[in-house]
Amino acid sequence: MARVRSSRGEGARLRDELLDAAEQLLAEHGDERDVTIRAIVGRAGVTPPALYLHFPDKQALIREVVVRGFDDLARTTGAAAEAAGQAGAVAALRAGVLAYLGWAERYPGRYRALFDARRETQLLRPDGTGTSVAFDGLVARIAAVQAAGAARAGDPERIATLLWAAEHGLATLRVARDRFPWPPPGELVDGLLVTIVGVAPGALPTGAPLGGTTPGFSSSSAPG
Amino acid sequence: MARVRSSRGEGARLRDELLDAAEQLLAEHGDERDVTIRAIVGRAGVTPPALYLHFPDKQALIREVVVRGFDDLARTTGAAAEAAGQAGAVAALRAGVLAYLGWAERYPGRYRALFDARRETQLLRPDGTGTSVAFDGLVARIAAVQAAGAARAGDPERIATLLWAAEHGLATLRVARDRFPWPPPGELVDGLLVTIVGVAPGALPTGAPLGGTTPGFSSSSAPG
DNA sequence: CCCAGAGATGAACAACCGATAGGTTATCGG
DNA sequence: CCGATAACCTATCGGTTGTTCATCTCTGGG
Repeated sequence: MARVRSSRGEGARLRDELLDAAEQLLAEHGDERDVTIRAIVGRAGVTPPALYLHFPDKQALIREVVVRGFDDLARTTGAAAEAAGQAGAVAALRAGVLAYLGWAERYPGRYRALFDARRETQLLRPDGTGTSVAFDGLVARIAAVQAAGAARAGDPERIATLLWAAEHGLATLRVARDRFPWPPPGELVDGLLVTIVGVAPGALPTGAPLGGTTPGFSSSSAPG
Repeated sequence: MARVRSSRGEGARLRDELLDAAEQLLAEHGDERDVTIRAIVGRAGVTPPALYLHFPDKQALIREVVVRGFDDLARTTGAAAEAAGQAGAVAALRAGVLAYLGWAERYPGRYRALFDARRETQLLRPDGTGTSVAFDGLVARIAAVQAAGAARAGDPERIATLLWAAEHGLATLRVARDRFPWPPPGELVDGLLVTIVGVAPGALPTGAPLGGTTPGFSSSSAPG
């Protein structure tokens, strides 16, 4: 890994390169355990001590990678929802959820790291209140669907909580149980929108039916 | 950890004790990484080589612990559903889901281990077909609710998939995001039954309202 | 041209991991 | 009571982890 030494005053450039390297490793391997100091610095073309010029310890670096991940996820889902917004509130909500699942499937390792328990400090946004832009966005999109009269009534925040849990469950289970005969993401999301949010099936962009005849449904291990 | 040496022919007793020790460690610490060979044998009151008399390597032991965990989870939820079955199909379904969430909250480390991705071989039941008793049980309970006319129609397996994902999401998020103002489990489960399964709110054992006025709902990080 | 200092390194530390070779102790049939 | 052997231990191996100390190298301002 040939690397040109940073010129004077640009030592901080390595900092970003290390974060990029860690992010890539996390994205490639599915396991945070494989993101080791030596793997990070090796990819960045540097030796271990150089890392400690920019981070007090590994934990600090990982934490920053996780923060980056949250930003990327929120930005991705928000952009998808906004892009689809012209087709209506339902399409926007649907696009956001679909983008969420897509991100989690594209970067399983990163997604896992974001929601790993036993993470020392819980991630709270730096604005102090502890409010999540992403969650609030989801609430707003649900409220918009309700306001458009395209879904049944109900507390948007409560519904957002259930929807979030469901999409998180799908996001993690789809990679952890890849032998389970999962329906296509689009159908799953449609199912969530119809069942949890109470969108009328006809109001979906696809006009997809629910509980249709999807054959071959029985396998793998363990719910109750 | 004083331990009496097993008498002749009862050497296999240690095998169970090691499994118990590993299970306890997994239950106490939230992390599979803390369940080390030395920690296991230390708790069992023996030294590392003794473990290799009963397991070829660590992986084999952990796998067996995971299988045990699946059995325990399935048995717990099944028993809860059956016990509540006298109060009707809805009560049975509700009790099963609630027991699922309860188990996951009581043993976060074990639950995490069960659904950990990057587990070498996917857990398939030894009966060959790959069918999960637990998932089939959930499907059956949903079908029973539908047959009783207490829920809207729809493919039970599709609905079970969504419900499973949602309860898995809640199970993991509730421990990973303990600063999030989660509503009580009972209300969450009621929400799932009403929204996903389509149970009429009045048909719930609690007769709980949905989308009620649960105040103080806004915080923490990251859905989309 | 030179040298202060930013940028990065070589080598090693202690701690821990899973696993093994070979020896020790207690048991129980005969 | 003896000796075969099941049950278990002592000691250690090779490897990996995060981290640090002392040192080197290159850059650029004066």
